[in-house]
Amino acid sequence: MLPKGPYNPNETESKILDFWHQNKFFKPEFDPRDGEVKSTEEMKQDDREPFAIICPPPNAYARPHIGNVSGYAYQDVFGRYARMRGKKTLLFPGKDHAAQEAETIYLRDVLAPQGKSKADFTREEFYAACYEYFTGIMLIAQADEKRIGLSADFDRDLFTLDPRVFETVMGTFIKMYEDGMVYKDVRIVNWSPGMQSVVADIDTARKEREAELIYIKYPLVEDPTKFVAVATTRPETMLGDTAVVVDPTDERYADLIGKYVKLPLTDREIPIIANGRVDKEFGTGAVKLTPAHSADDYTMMLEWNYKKDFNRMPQNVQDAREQIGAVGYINIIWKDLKLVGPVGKYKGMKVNAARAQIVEDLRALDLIEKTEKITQNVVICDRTKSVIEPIMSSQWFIDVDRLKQPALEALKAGEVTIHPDNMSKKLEFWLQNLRDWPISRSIWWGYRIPVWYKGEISEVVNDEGKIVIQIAGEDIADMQDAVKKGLIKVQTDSPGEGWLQDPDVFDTWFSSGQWPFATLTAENLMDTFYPTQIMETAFDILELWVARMIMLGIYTQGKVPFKDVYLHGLINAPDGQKMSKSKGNNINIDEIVEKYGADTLRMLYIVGNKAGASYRVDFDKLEGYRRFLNKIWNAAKFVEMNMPENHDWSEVPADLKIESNKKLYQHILDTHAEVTKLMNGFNIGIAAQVLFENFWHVFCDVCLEEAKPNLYPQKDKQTQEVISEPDPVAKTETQQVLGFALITYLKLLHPFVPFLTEEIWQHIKPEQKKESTLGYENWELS
RNA sequence: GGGCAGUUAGCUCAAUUGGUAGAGCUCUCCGUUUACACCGGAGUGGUUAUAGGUUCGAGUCCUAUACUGCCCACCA
Repeated sequence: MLPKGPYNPNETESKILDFWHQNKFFKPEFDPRDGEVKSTEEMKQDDREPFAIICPPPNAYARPHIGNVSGYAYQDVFGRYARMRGKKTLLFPGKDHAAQEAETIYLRDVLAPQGKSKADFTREEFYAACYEYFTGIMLIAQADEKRIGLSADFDRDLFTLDPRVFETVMGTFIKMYEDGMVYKDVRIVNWSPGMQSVVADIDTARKEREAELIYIKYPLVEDPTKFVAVATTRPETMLGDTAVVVDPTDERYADLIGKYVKLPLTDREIPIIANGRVDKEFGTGAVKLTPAHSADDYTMMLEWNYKKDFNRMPQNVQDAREQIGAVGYINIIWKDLKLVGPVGKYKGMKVNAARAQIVEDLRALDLIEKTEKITQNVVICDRTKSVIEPIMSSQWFIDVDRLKQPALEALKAGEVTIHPDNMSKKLEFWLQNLRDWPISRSIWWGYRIPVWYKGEISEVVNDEGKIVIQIAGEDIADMQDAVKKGLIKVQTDSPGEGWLQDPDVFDTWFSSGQWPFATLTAENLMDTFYPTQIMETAFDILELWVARMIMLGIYTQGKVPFKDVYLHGLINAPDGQKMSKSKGNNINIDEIVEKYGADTLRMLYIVGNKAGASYRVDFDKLEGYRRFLNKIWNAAKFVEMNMPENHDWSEVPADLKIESNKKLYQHILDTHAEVTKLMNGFNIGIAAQVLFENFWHVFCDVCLEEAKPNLYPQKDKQTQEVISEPDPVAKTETQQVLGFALITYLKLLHPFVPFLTEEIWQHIKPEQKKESTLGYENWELS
């Protein structure tokens, strides 16, 4: 019998959690047909259809807030639905080491308060300390995942740095190396002085700041009394200029394209070239080109050298290109923010000091036309907020051409479907514009790049401003050169005495991008579960993560890693702002779960929300869903108390005579059909809403009221005299339909509110279903 | 600058793909106390941001405009 009183989610949910996990219901090895946990081999052999979701691994560095865990509710709905439809279901949980961000947080929040830094550790000690610290956080995260009801196989919870993942991640890199897709090259990178590391474009942000725009006159070589003026906020970088750029259609400069100017303060002459990116309206319409210290300039250099769009260029530009040839770069700022290379007397000066000196020297030469104040967008490091210094540096890169084309084709061929579908355009656009992937990170927390050097590797800037790599003191021209000379080997283990491993680690997305097959490989489940069915994650990492999983999945396995991608929106704080620790509007799971229960929180995540749309925490809604749970609880009590002794709950009604019963029966059929259709179409927010409406306002408000006269005597309100007795035949039929309706509703509701429905099921389930969970009851009606 | 969303009741949001604009909360009135620390019934409240267009029919499709948000980007 269901207990009296209102529903108490907190007590019930912890009890149900124990019941689920102790019985190992969420392992695919659990076979509901005989209630036993089989061996993995037996599971692989059985004829149930496989269904797998690889759960997005949360970052190891911080406890997730209620926004972060919303995805688990969706993954769980898909997983439970699959189980009820007879599939052997695996929800694979994991945790991500989040290389760069995690290391930053560890240094800032753990070591710095103790007055320590990386310098106090060896690399191995530091790694071990991180591992221990993050393991603690990961256990809390796992508890939160369980608490929300995620029906994952937690015995398999896997960390991205687990030794069983190692081979997979390294193997992919080595395969790429053998396929000629890995290269070490010099190119412009975002140097973060705060991180003392190269950071990816995605880890940068922009900030407005006041700057002084300085107009510098560059004398023409053919007539030093004439000048081309350029406007810049960074005059010190002029020492690294290799050209002046103008718009190819700018009439003011048409005659000058192809001619040379004398670069002041140096003895160099640099050409005037053209590129459509230059804005005629800004400054003087002529730009100094410093490819080593400006990403824009670097791009323009490449475009000039590769003659991008030259068939559309005016003839004089094409002629100039033939005459001038390619332009190069000169790196004049180094990682310590001091000047290097061919900078004459400024060598060794700090950037700021050099800037002041150069402006002063230019003034002395009367080469400054004017200055003006402007606001500019400066690139900053997203994590440390320090201003990014673009420099040339040698980095490991992955050539993405061979990764992105198959991914684009798979998208086009419909091998992957994105929900909502408009996001696939975003993904396509991103893939098309993808540039080579810099994968090295100069940190310790992560997978160390499996490249070995025969001796010390270093990077220096020579007198021409070129980056030179040296291994064991020997200059290296390129990768092939180093391999040929026997100075580099790519393998996981040390080639022997005297070999030194590359100090950098992989970008965290390099390992998490392999997550669908890394997880399944670690558990030896590839044959059964790859490719998986659904990837459910937040829309904001569509490019960062989903795109990379698709590319790497196709590259290593020859198949897309999942068929459908469901993207949920972000959940914001009640004020509509993004939740973040720094704003102090973070909400932990406990705060909600203790008061309202996990089922209620799941309803908030799901009901009425559509894929890709963000929404906010709304306490009124939470209160509404809490009442809904109580409504279900009471409706179940009502049905149960009106059932005969030993009622057979698996009975399906037939040959109904009473009009109200026919109506209720039809209502159940309709609701089942509608919800099933919505679930299959990934409209789970609407499915949940339909259930909410139908259960409360049709089943409870109408059908149960209409059933009452068939169940017990009706009394006159005033006199309390019995005015009608129920017909015994009608009563039996009504009981039959009500029982069927309740069971069906419990099943339909179960993916959304698993705790409550399970609790009710445990009280009313038939004798022969002992020890069973509602989670494996057949979704279909008969 | 480019791309992608969004703009619907006082508030927060839906509308199952072109077919009578809905829910929750709020507010008003009535009723219930043998499922409901509450529940039920009725009601107030919307020219669906604006202006055009396509269509028998538009919140939904097209064009433009105005705001809001996110992403990308190169204004030195």
